[in-house]
Amino acid sequence: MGLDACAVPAVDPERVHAARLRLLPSEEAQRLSELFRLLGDPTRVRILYALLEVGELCVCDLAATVDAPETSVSHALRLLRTAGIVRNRRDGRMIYYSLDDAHVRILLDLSAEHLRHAGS
Amino acid sequence: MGLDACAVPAVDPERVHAARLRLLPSEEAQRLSELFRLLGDPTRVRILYALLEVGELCVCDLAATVDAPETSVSHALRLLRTAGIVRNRRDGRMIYYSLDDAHVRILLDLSAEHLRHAGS
DNA sequence: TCAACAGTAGAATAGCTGTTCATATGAACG
DNA sequence: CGTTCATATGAACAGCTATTCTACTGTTGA
Repeated sequence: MGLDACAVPAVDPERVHAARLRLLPSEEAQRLSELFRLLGDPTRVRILYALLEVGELCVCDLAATVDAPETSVSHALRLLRTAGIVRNRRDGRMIYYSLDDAHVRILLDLSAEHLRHAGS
Repeated sequence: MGLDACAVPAVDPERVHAARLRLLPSEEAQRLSELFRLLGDPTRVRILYALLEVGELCVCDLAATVDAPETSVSHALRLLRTAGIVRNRRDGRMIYYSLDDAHVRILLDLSAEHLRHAGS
C-alpha cells in the first residue's frame, strides 16, 4: 500500500514492514517533536509550571517567579502563545498569561508526578 | 527561607512568593527540560515510537523503519542511550535497541493517544 | 499632552545541534 | 588471517536558538 520508500537495506524486512505499518505518520511525529521541543528549555518549563500551579500571572510576576529577565520571558511566552500552549489577557497595562492546552497540562502534571516519585 | 533572589520587580509580591514556593526546583526543571529536548527531534521521536510498537530493533532495521540514514540513527541512539532512555544488546554483529525508561514510555503512550483523539 | 510603566518586537551575537563524511571497531565467515 | 557486514565514533559544517540590547507600542494617571 505505498508504504515502501526506504533507501535503507533491512535485515528483517518482515519486522520492518510491521513496524512501518504501526509507526505514527511522519507528519504527526513532526508536530509531536515540535511540542516536545518547546518543552525542552528550562525557562519555558519553569514558566509553564508556574502557570500550572498558580493559574494566571502577568509577565512581570512570571519573570520574578522564574527569576529571568522580562524580555527573555516575553520571548518565551511568544513561542508558547504561537504554539497555542498559553493564552493571554490584557487588564490595564498588564497582560496575564495562563495555560491553554489540556494536552500540555496533562503532560506537565504527569512529568511532575514522576519527578517526585522516581529518581530520574 | 532563602527563596528570594529575584532581581525582577514584582507587581503582586504575595502571589509571586506563593508561586515560588510551589514551583519545581530549577534543578528538576533542568532535568525535565533535558528529557523533553531529547524528545524534540522528529527522527528521535520516530525511533522511540518504533521501539514502543515493535519492542526491539537493530540499527539497520530502525533506519529502514524511520527512513533515515544509519549513521544518523546511530547518533540519535547514542544520545538516547546516554540519557538512559534506550538500552542495547549485542547479538552477533547486530545490536538491538529497546526502550529502557518507563517514564518515557508513558509519556510516548499518552502523547500518541492524544494525537489520535485531538486535532492538535 | 506628557511621563512612567508593562510588555512586545527586532536585530545581533554566541552557543548549541543535527547531518554528513570519513574512519574505526568488532564480529562472522571463508 | 583477511574480507565483509553492522555499527560506532569523530570531526566539520550549516542551520537553528536562546539571550541580550535597543527601540517601540499601548495604557494609566497627572
